[in-house]
Amino acid sequence: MTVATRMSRYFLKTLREAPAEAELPSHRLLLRAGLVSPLAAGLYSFTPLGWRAMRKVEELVREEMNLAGAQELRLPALQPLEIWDRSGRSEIFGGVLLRLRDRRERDFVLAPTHEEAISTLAAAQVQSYRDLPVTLYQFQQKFRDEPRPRGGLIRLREFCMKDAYSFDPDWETLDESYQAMFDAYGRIFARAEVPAVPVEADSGAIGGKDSQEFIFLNENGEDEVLLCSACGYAANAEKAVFRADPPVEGEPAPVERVDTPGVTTIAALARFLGLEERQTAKAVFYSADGEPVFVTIRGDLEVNDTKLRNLLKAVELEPMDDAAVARHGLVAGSASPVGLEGMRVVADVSATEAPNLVGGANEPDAHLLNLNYGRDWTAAIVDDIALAESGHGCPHCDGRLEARSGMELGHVFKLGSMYAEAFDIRYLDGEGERRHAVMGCYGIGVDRLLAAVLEANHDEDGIIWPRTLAPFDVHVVVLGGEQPEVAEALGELEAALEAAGLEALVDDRDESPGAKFKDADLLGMPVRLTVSPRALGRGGIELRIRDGGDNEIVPLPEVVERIGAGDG
RNA sequence: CGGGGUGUAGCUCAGCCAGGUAGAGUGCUUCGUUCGGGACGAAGAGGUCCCCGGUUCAAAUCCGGGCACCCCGACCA
Repeated sequence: MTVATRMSRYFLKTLREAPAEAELPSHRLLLRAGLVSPLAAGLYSFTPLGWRAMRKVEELVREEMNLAGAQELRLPALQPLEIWDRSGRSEIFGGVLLRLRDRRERDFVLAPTHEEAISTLAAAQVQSYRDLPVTLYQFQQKFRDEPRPRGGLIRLREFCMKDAYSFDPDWETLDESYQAMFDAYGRIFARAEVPAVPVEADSGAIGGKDSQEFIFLNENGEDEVLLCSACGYAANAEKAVFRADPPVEGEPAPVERVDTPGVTTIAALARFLGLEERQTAKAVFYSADGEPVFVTIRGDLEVNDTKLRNLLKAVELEPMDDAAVARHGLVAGSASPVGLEGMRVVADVSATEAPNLVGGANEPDAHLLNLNYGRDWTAAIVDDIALAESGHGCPHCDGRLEARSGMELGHVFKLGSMYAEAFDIRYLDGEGERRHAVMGCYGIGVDRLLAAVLEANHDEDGIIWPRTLAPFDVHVVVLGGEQPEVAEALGELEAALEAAGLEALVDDRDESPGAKFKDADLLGMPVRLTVSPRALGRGGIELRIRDGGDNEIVPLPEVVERIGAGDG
């Protein structure tokens, strides 16, 4: 049985103005509607109303996980550092991993994710092919020592994640488990009324192969994705491939040195020589886990740090600092791999396929014309390390890519057997052969999803909750509550709502009508019912749909039916 | 970790440049009037002016150091 919640007794404060620190719409609404309250950077308390909203989001995700055949369980947030050393990720996560010690000086972490814990569990339980496939999930607080928490619930240091892990006997059945999760994610975001698109993604520190992110396209997002409107290609900028402009063709010509006084940038070089930027070779210096790396790429393109990092299998990749540049005798602004010794050279394919590029002479104020790969310079590694940008050609069709910012709400990927090997998750197959399980993992940030729901569903007056996620089904505004006929009607209304299983927030406060209506708009329940002498005089209860309906008088006995009919 | 900004009442902010009794709006309490889109009047409560140190007869204000929060970047399953 539900009991109507009285606002006069409810632990809730709305704010007329949002605190100055909030800039994003979701952040402002969370604070103004009193759903959360800050404790420290990246840490928020949820009020009863905010917690109801979180529970609704969680329940929606739980429903779809269960429908997809996943089984809910619970793993510890506090974990021994040992399992992180075992997977090698204590190093990969680095400073993001929150470490602590117990009273016996043993090392622990507050887990940022749960592959290690689930793998330990699976290793103990999975024995036979009859135990597979299985998909397990949980809702759990994750802890990350983020360098910069931001945007309210967008990037937190402690947050709730739904993380699921699938265990399959082989890659073929993993495809099915993966697809089931992928489909469930599509339904979750559709029901949450958040338009999220799947894009190809980098699998990052967690490792693995195929990986897709569900991105909510939103200008406040911190991820960049590239989209092709012609064929539907969509990828995270970290991962995106593209069709570069073709090189300027020509027969290899002899190398020629030219004086280029004061020319240190690609733009200036092209202008100085009257060439296009794609006729130049750009040099970029990196330090990969301390090792110097010389990177060269065609002048009109930029280096994709993520692709480079993955290619080098580096944990830490950063631009080489000035001291190291000098130490290695590099001439910034006039560097090229010609005659370079003492460090690894990595080249983007663009620089190796184009003939007669202009590159640095490795001395100030001079460049070399007509450099050709193989003849004048070589590289230890040649691969695609170019960054896709708006306007580049789509890799799959004649279209052009468009860059958009977005928020990563969910991530699904095929891990393979790396954790199964590290934690020894093996099963006996039908032929009596012992084999490693093949894993997938699937995450959704619940707090961030809540923020996205608000980003996607609000107007200038406040929140417009999707029906499935509204903390309450109905917001009842009581005016003139001290009058007997109003009190009587309210009692009947509450009884009817309760009998129908509808949860109601009843504004019985001693406030002016205007203040109550403003708060109702701000809090944003899908249906507002006004019980007042005026409405009763017109024959019933006033009904208003939050998402843009007109006011309408509905006879009291019909109210529940009207709400159930699903207006709005 | 680099760059920028902000710390004064629960919230939004003024006061700081030019040192001298700590302010406004809103919110909160009480009383009265009001009662359909953040009503009106009156009275009231509410402050470590982020912290520490310095200069000065005197510091919210000037100087030095620190901390916190926000934004951009770096970083980030």
